[in-house]
Amino acid sequence: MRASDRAYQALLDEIQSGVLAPGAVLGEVEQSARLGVSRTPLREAIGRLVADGLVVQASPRMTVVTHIDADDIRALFALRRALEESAARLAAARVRQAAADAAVFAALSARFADARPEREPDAYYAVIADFDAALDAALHNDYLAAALRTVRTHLVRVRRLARDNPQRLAASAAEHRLIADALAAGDGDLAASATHVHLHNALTSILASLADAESPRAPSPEAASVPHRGAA
Amino acid sequence: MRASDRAYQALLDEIQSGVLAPGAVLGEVEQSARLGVSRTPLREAIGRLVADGLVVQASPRMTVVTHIDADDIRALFALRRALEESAARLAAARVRQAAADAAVFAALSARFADARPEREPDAYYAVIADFDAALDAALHNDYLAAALRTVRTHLVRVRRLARDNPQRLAASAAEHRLIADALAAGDGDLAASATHVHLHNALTSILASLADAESPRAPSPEAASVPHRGAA
DNA sequence: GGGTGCGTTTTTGTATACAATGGGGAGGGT
DNA sequence: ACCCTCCCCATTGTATACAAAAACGCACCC
Repeated sequence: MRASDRAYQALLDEIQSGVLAPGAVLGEVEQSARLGVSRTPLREAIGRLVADGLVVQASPRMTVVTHIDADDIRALFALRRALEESAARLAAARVRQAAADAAVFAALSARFADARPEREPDAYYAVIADFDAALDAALHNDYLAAALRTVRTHLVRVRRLARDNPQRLAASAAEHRLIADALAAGDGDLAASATHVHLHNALTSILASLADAESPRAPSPEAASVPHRGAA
Repeated sequence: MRASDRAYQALLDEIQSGVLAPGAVLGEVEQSARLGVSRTPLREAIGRLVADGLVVQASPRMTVVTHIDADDIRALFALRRALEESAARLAAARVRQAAADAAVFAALSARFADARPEREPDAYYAVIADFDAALDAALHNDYLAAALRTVRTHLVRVRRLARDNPQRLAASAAEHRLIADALAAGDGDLAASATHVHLHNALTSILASLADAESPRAPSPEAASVPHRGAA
């Protein structure tokens, strides 16, 4: 693996995980020394992060990790809605043409049905990643897939800012299942509407979680107060 | 201006104008010598072009200018529709909130009405550029604006592949005017529909022009046969 | 005669040295 | 005492030298 790739991956992980917080200054010498690469591949890595929008040149002499607030998240979701509703329609149209893809989404629907997101969130996120990959493959549209990739890159950081609660994850699984079913059936309108609903709920939950984190009267109210059926 | 910026701009211009045709190989030493910069800034420029999607690494050892065919154009327009319809709705919503923006789009509508695209195509394209800029400004959504910027970067090359004919330009001006009017009135549904219509017509025209160029029985039939009222 | 393996050569990837620019701090002047 | 200016230093931008890797060709062996 190239040094520039390692540097990019390392910085990407740290930004997405919050180790490098918004506003953190990325000096070339400092970061290159820390990551064990020279300045040349580090600059390439930072250039890619700038293209992704995760890092911005605050002054011609200082690159910092991009800030992200509630308005940014709303803006990001506006773009996400545009892209994913379109993607849903296109994928559904594709399924109607090539029935082979229908089985893929039917299988994903079953996996969403079986998922226990409140017990195994990581496994659930893996299913979502597979769903996204299946969607990209069904699209046959590199431009749209690239735009979706950028959005998802930002979403990782948003998800971390606003920790999902178990209720939301369970609802999210149900919503995803409906989208997958609609795609398997080739119903573009339903897939788009279900996507709209899902993104609305996801955004609402994230913004609520964010407002909660900013003025934490009780430490994460729902998680403690709501009696979610643990095992079953 | 930085050497890497100059290299990027030079390569971008050459790719968009067709001087560097799709499939052209971009060797680092060759290009850096030709553009009069060293390999370091040239690599940065190529990295940016890769991020834009104008250049792709065919093999780990060979970067080439991205190919673009009719299917790519259809895919690009699918993304463009998703983005611009969304942008139209968002901009209209913005106009309803802040009436100041209404004047901007009203002024643009007048400029589209006055434009004589068949006589001064460059001036007309300048109005379109201003319209795009006004749209971006009204959005207040950097993510969407960035996605639109990428699409427009590709569109420059598409426009060159398929030379617009005078009729199409005149129709395009009328369509743009309707979009601007709808935005000025804050009518998001109309703006989105008008955008849909405009993009459908633009895509149809481009694909026709492309098919025409591939099997050129007569050199650009319409341009010669249709008597377009020149002055007036 | 064909295939395989090694050597050469060209290309990219990385490191480092050098140049230039901008900012910050200190000192002096008003 | 406050502000302005100038100089030094830190940081980025560029060039070049070096290393590594892959492709090509050639020769030798099967």
